[in-house]
Amino acid sequence: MAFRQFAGMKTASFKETVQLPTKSKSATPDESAFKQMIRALNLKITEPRMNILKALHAGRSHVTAQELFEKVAESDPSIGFATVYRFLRTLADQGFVTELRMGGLAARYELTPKSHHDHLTCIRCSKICEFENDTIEKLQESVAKQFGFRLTSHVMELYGVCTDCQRAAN
Amino acid sequence: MAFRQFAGMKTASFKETVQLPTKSKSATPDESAFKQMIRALNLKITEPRMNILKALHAGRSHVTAQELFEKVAESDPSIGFATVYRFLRTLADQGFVTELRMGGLAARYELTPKSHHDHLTCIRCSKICEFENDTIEKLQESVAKQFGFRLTSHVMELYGVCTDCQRAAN
DNA sequence: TGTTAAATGATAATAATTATCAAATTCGTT
DNA sequence: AACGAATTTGATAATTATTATCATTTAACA
Repeated sequence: MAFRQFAGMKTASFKETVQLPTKSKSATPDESAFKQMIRALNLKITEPRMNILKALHAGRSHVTAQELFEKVAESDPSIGFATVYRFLRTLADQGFVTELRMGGLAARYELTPKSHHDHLTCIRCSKICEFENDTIEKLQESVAKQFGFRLTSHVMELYGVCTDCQRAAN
Repeated sequence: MAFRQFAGMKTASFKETVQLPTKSKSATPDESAFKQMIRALNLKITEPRMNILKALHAGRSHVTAQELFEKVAESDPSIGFATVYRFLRTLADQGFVTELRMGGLAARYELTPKSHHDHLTCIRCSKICEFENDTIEKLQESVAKQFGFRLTSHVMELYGVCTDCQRAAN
């Protein structure tokens, strides 16, 4: 087993033992939304869970569990990666988070976007491009109609080799 | 590409060498096609590789590497699973075999079908319709090109409610 | 047939993820 | 505010899939 969970653990100088009476962390607009999300899952609102959601929201999209763990660990070195995996799984199962699987590599996660988009993934370096294509969407509708279906959702993932990796292969 | 040749060869004549009546394995029409496939990969024609292709062709589709290994082992107990994994990877990389990844489970493999199709699934009754839409395929290529990608594969699954289930809902 | 590079298979290693479980935490109730 | 049951956490072990290593075997061709 490869334990990379300490990779991002630089000597974090701020493990705040003394906390100002007034919570230093001002409630961002998101904070209550995150709480709602956790409540909707019938789970208790805990600091690790809030931190995970904040990191998911603030950080770059399409993170791996490991990357997310490291991000959270920056501000809360006591976080355990099992907690990250566990919570991501729950979030993904209920659709709050979308899980992207690419080849045999680590899964990547994003807060399920309200506006739909699809993905184009490099099978070499895992780079992910998001795109929207209305024509394809309309054609999907059209296909569904041909079969008498009322379309409710779809999954479209394109895989290929990006420019850089094509160049690297030569 | 090379695979198209293979796919269209089911009726092609095959070259016979020496046929030993004692040998249980009679050269099937596929046998020479498999050899061509291996040659197309610039690999040596070996018994393990032939056995793997035969098992892939004969057995049920969408097998895992482990299942395929077990299948081959029935007739050749000396097969090593590393060989199965290795050859499957090569075949998949070159598109002779299609690799399906579902969730975090073991990958499943099938000889790449000659005619590509996608799926339209009813979320109520799980009815699955297969369809082909060249325009969508072309648009996918176009999207990939816009991002500088060379497209290698895609997953497109549409979900909806079929006619029957729509009617049943009223 | 002999030579040589490639292929094989046993096994170890790697990597992602999940299971276990004692200690800590949440939150409704006092 | 403190209590206590139930949940959650985090350290770590375990599991699972897949890949790397390497001595031995084998295919292909001169």
